[in-house]
Amino acid sequence: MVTIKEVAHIAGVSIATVSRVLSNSDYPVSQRTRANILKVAGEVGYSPNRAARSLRTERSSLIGVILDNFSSLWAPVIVRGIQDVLHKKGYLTLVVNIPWEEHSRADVVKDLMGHSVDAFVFVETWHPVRERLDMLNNKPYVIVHRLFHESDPHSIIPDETYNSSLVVKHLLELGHEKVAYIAGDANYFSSSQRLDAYLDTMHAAGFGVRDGWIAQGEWCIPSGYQCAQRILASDEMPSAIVAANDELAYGALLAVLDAGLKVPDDIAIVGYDNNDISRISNPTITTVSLPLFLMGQIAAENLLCQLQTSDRDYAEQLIPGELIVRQSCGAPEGVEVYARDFQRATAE
Amino acid sequence: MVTIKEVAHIAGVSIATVSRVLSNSDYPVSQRTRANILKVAGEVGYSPNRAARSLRTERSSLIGVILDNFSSLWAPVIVRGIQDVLHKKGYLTLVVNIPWEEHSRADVVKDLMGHSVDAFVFVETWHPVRERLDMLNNKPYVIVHRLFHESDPHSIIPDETYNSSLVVKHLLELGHEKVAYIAGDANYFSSSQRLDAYLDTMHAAGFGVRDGWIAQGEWCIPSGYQCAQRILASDEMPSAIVAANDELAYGALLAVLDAGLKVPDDIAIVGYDNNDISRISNPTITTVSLPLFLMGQIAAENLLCQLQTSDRDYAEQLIPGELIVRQSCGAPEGVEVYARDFQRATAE
DNA sequence: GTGAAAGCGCTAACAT
DNA sequence: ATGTTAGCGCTTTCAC
Repeated sequence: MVTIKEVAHIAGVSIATVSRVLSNSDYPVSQRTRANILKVAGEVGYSPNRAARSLRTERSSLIGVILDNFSSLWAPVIVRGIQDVLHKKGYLTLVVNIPWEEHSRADVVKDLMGHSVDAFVFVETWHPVRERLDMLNNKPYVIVHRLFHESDPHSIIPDETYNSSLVVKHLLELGHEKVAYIAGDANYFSSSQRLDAYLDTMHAAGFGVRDGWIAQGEWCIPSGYQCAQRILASDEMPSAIVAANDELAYGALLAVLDAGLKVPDDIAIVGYDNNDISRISNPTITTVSLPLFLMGQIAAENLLCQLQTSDRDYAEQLIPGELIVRQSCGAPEGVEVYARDFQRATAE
Repeated sequence: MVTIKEVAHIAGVSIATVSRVLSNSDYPVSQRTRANILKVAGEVGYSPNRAARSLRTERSSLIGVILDNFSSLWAPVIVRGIQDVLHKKGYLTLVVNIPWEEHSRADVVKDLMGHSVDAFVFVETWHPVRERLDMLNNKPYVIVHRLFHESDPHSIIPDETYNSSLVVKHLLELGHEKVAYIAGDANYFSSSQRLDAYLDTMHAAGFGVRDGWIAQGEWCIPSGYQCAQRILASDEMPSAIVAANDELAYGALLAVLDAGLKVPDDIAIVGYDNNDISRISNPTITTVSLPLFLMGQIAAENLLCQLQTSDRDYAEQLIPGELIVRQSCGAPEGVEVYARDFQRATAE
């Protein structure tokens, strides 16, 4: 690797001047020498030795990204959004996966500290805020798409309340009055947020909700199947089911079809997350898509802002999702979308 | 951050001795001082400054991971496998996403060079080998799950031929003799490998293949739909269709169902990749799963081996996949698996 | 078995 | 506007 010294030698200037130009310092250097140095650096293929720079400046252009499950439905897209912004500014990311069970979280942070990362991004992590702060040495951080309870002014999260009301309102607009709900795992804060949004939206519209219409599920297809069976067995059948995510919705769909009913004609079903499941099931499932890439971008912008200004009074940012109308809700536009996506004639 | 100097001071020894202990040098240090230094380092929470170490040793404990699409179906799991091995050995990964279109590949590698990465992993990349080597400065590298043509002794890739023959043989064992094929995008080397394996397996079993039974597709659902329609319109209907991936298989499934036929009763269908699609479609699709996590692990082990021995004569490693029997092929065990997975009574 | 000291490439404080 | 130089934390050669 070619060093600053060689560039200086070839350009016929001191290494200090070269450093000033090549490290984007705002120190004044004449246009002529600057241009010359840039030219020489380009010709010899100079690339700064980050270790040396980092040792000197205590900054590394490295951002630590810590997540619970790298291969989740959300993490990869969020990370792409983060990188999209960060790479353009010359930062690289050290992405480290820490499963929930693992006790080595502090070690990982310490390790990243050893690499002098400039800041941290936590994706889908649940680590209590206080525990985290101790380890962070006052470095900037941001939390994206977190799970669980505590609120944190540094977080960028989906607006669960708004998103959940989106699908419920959609059903109400389609004329449904008896809407049932399948909730997600009770441990998750988002479960109760989504459930509450459903209840509030129903009440605000003046519609009651029967006890038998609310089933406690566990985020997966079999659970959706069982919950729907319970709902179907209630005193008064609902005309629609809102599920807390697409897997539950798909399970519910299977149960409704197995019961000999038609979707959406007899019962409409909507989900949440815009999984592949919702795009592929038959009928396709109306759902809410989360702007994951955008959330990653916002997180990174937020971080860059902290890095530049050290101004630390941020507020939790709630990001709205988007209603994706497909077949399972019975809205006319959903059927057209389906036919277009699959280049397939619509049934009958 | 606490430095080696402080540890030395507290332990009452020189920094050289501390370095010998804490950098796992094989230089002899007495058991007593070694234990003491370790104890002190633990107490004060010492973590080495990687920049300083890297500047001195020209090694960084950083591995560059370059991939085309971070949020593909395969990449995240492969990266997890890579990290699973590498993290345990004290390496961290710099994961960089470079879309195919981008022209900045050389820059990215140079950038990673600047960070003194010790080695490279290329995931799903197609960069011609020769172009790549020039930029790599003789650093170790490995290629996982690559696409496109050239062979490379440093690559760990699925055994397309074996995997593809797996599904075809499965159909033959179930008694099928007229098996059609929907191929993937012609640009992909894996497409022709899978197609060839199908042809070879059919011929080896003594069965002919009609022209109308082979359709050229493009890796997506609509393409599978159209290809299946073409196959259904051929002179003699096949009793089974092998698709080059699960999306094509799912498209084919839709077409067969739309044609009023039953799957697997009238026509069996099998896919490839073990997507969520294949797990969720109705009927579920028999397919081949790729051991992506394992491939990542093997790639990392391979890299560690290169890093330690500088012994560079490796051979391309072909990794076999596993047949996943579900409903769409008509095998009896597939139906049982389906019922168990969905906790749902099997239809009639 | 241990210590002293040089120096990796760079930035920034201090000259000029 | 440019040059000189100290020193970031670490490893390693050399001396003892």
